[in-house]
Amino acid sequence: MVRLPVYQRILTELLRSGASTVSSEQLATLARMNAAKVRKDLSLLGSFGTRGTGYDAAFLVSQIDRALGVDRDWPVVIVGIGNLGRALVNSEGFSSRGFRVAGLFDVSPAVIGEQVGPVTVRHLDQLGEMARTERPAIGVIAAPASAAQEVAEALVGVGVRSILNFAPRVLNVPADVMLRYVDLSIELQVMSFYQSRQADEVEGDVPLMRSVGLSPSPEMG
Amino acid sequence: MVRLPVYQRILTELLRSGASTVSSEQLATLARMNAAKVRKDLSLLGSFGTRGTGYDAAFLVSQIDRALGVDRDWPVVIVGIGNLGRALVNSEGFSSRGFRVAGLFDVSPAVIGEQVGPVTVRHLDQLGEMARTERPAIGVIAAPASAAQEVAEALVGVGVRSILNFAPRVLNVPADVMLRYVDLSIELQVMSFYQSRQADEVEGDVPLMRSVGLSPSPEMG
DNA sequence: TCGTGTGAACCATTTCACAGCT
DNA sequence: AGCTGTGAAATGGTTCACACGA
Repeated sequence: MVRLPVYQRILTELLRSGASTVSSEQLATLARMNAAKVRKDLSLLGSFGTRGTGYDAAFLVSQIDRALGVDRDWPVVIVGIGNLGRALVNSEGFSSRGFRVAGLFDVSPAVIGEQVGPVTVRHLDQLGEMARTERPAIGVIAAPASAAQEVAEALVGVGVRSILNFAPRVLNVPADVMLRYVDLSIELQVMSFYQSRQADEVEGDVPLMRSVGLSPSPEMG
Repeated sequence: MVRLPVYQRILTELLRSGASTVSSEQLATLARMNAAKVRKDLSLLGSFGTRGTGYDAAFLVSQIDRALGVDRDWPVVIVGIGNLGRALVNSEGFSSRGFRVAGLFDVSPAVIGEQVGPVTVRHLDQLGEMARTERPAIGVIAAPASAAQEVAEALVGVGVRSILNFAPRVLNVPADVMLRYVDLSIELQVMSFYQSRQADEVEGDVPLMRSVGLSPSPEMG
């Protein structure tokens, strides 16, 4: 379920601020959604709420981790070590929660050999060699759009079955490879779409939408 | 509608490769979705398909631009000029399609005064001054999580009504401010969720999901 | 009494299927 | 003949409302 990471983020913050128990109502408010929806979502994981009290926040986090498969080890390789690649390596959630930066690749001599975060950048040609021992599960494309297809093929070639593509380019991969796109300009366009709508509204009209919560991407298949 | 940017990306690539006309079936295949859905979506913009032929790709792009409000000028400010902020400034879609990087802000003396892309980085304190003349529509938070709330308040304070937050932190803003989160670790978690599911499947079972298309974020309100 | 868990009602979106235009 | 545009059916997801346990 696509909303679990959202709950988890909120739970983590609640724990940090000292809460130990949490109600569906609180969660719903923070995620800007309906309490019944939260309860439905959480009940799919099992019934660990206590009636009259709420949920044990720490336990809930561990259950969501399990459901997300984040209690396993997920070696991640990142291809393209420019500003974006570096930002990803350093980003908090990327090297935690089961995800492990197992390899960094590029083709530019200027960055090969450089130490970025905990890992040394290698040439893309060495991907196959690395994959034989590490079996990376997830590949991240942070390369320029013009190289993205080629990188995707290299990843698929070494057995990567999940690809997260940051390059603004539609990619072709076999149907059994999971492919998700993160596109920063799409996010901007979505914002401008809703903001135009607001601007176009006649005064007194009910707004189409005022805000959205923590929003992960949906499946679109 | 949240799928329009997806069509647009595909149309742009089709145009680049010389196509001038496109059918709902082609679009659907490339977006990994159903042709009827594509036609429904496009028919909401008006009826510019030609029966027996398909859609004029270039005209469709212009219509989608209009619907997305991308034919207007959207001044964007980015706060936090680390690797992520730089990646955003340089990213293709960010400084095109109506979006204009109108200001870059940070608090670190190390980067203030530096020229990044077309703009010079200023101190966050100067945001208000800049906002009086430029009226930025969209604010992007690329600052560390610990500063995110403060930055959000600064943005709201100068009249920004749409915020795109890259920091892994739940933010508090007035209800009439549109807030979207982009969280790279959430994307990873979604992938690991589906990949765990695949791994857990009994052999011969029908897969829960094989792949997803270009997936922008949904509204979650 | 408070808050979960869940059938049932409700609403939105997706898909089907086909009439109608080119 | 090919492909759009769109009612109508099917599906999936959300919200309501309330019984039940703490």
